[in-house]
Amino acid sequence: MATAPGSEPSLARKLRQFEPLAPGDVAALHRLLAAKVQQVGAGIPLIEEGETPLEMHVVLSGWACRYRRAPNGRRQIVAFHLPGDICDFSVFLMRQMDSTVAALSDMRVASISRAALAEFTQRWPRLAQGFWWESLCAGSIQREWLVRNGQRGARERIASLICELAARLYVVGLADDGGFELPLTQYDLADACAMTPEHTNRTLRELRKLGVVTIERGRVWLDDWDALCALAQFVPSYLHFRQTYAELRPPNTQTPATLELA
Amino acid sequence: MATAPGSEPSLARKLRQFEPLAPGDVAALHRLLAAKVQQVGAGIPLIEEGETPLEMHVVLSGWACRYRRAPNGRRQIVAFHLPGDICDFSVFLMRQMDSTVAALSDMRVASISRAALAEFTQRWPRLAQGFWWESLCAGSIQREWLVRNGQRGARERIASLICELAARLYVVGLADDGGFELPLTQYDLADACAMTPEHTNRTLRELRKLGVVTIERGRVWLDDWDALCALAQFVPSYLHFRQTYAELRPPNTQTPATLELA
DNA sequence: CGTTATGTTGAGCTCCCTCAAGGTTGGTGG
DNA sequence: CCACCAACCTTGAGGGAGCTCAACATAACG
Repeated sequence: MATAPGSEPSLARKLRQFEPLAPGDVAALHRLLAAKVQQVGAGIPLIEEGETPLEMHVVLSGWACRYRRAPNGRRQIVAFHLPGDICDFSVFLMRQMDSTVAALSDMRVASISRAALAEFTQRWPRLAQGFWWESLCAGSIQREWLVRNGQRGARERIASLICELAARLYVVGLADDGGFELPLTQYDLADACAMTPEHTNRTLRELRKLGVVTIERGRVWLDDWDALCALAQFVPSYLHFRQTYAELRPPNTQTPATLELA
Repeated sequence: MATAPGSEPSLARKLRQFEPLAPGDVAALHRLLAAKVQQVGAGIPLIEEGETPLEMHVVLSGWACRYRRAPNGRRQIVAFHLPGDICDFSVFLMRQMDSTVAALSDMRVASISRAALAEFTQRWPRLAQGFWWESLCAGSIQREWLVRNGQRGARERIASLICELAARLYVVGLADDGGFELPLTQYDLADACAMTPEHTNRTLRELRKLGVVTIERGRVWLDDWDALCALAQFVPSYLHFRQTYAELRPPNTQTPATLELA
């Protein structure tokens, strides 16, 4: 699906949210990502908790999730890794992974060794800065998840997670005003939103009845993006995208206000 | 209280959890932190959401918290910054802060400009690595907060937060087997644990009645560290300290198992 | 075409929230 | 030194959002 060989990697599209890239940058990035590409089947872990990380990963296509298990065995998904996402830049400073990253769908992943990364960041400081920016954004998203799960009800949690995913996928060209592919089960959504699968199910039904969004296994239909954002009280500034809200939104809708994001 | 002029900064003590420091490193760190020191009164913000960060901060003494407000006005504290903590290494890549950092007690804070930091990391790569490690640890703690608030009940949340604070303070010499200073109101605890102040109050009472911990404004007494850890199911590996569990614990207790942490 | 994962629905319960009062503490000024 | 005020803490009663447990339905998949 995404990132056919020869096309521009999702990561390049995303880094443009931080700063413009020269053709040389894009080509260098392409070479870095093309050096070692792995196919990973749905459900397969990329890195497991307790392991010593030997490679940094960049998602080329498909989704992964990062999770930790609570002492009682319950799983908390702490992040989704979408195409263009870097899983743990600076991971080499860790002796042991503190969480597990596993594929949610079949994916293509670029694996980058410590040495290759060191050489690359030396040679391409602007891209290295972009990597750090990406990692800051991931941290900001992590904080937003804490706010979301801590301070909001079930409907709002699901709705605002969907808004986030739509916005993140949109900048890499994997969402449009109709919706996007969603390789998640209701169990996955539940574990991300800290809810039970049963209550997640009922909440999804509610959102559909409200006419704002239809969430099925495999696909999200954004039935009414404005209403969804309003319900979710989605304030996308935490994503730190350079684009305006208008540009982030589905192209055929009008923007109430043009917010400059940082 | 902590970090009297001339003594070793808390940050140096903490970085030893990552790797040994040479005397030259410590001296350089000391100079970096001593260049510009601010006194900040309790309640005063260091950086506010939406601002453009001009300086990086390192806590020398006192506590700060980082928080974001939910759309409904509720506050979620997403991190506590204790002595030795770096508030946002790599913050200069951000155009706008996505959260507010405010002093919880009177504090002393080192402010480091972009230029000073750039020069320092160039000159002292080992310490720069230590800074990155610190920032990774902060990310890991952030994830733990999500797991804690998402998957655990009120007693366990409070208990495991107290365990975390004890461990983090212990490595910088600000906690012993008796307990530690706690400059938090019950409202602060509530906003960190995503609970109401009322329920926090009742939970604190319960923990005291159980005889595991006494949490008052200003002070925590670790009445029974083993029982507290058991109740909290505290697994400190997410802190990525090099010390063993035995060394982290109050010195006069026996360790059931010696876990090598990473 | 069975088997396993996933989704759906219902009834009852509990943990935590809401709302509403007081009570206590510490600081400030008269 | 006392009166007062503003935080902060404490306690109670009632309600509700979301959990638990238990079926069953449906889809995915070999």
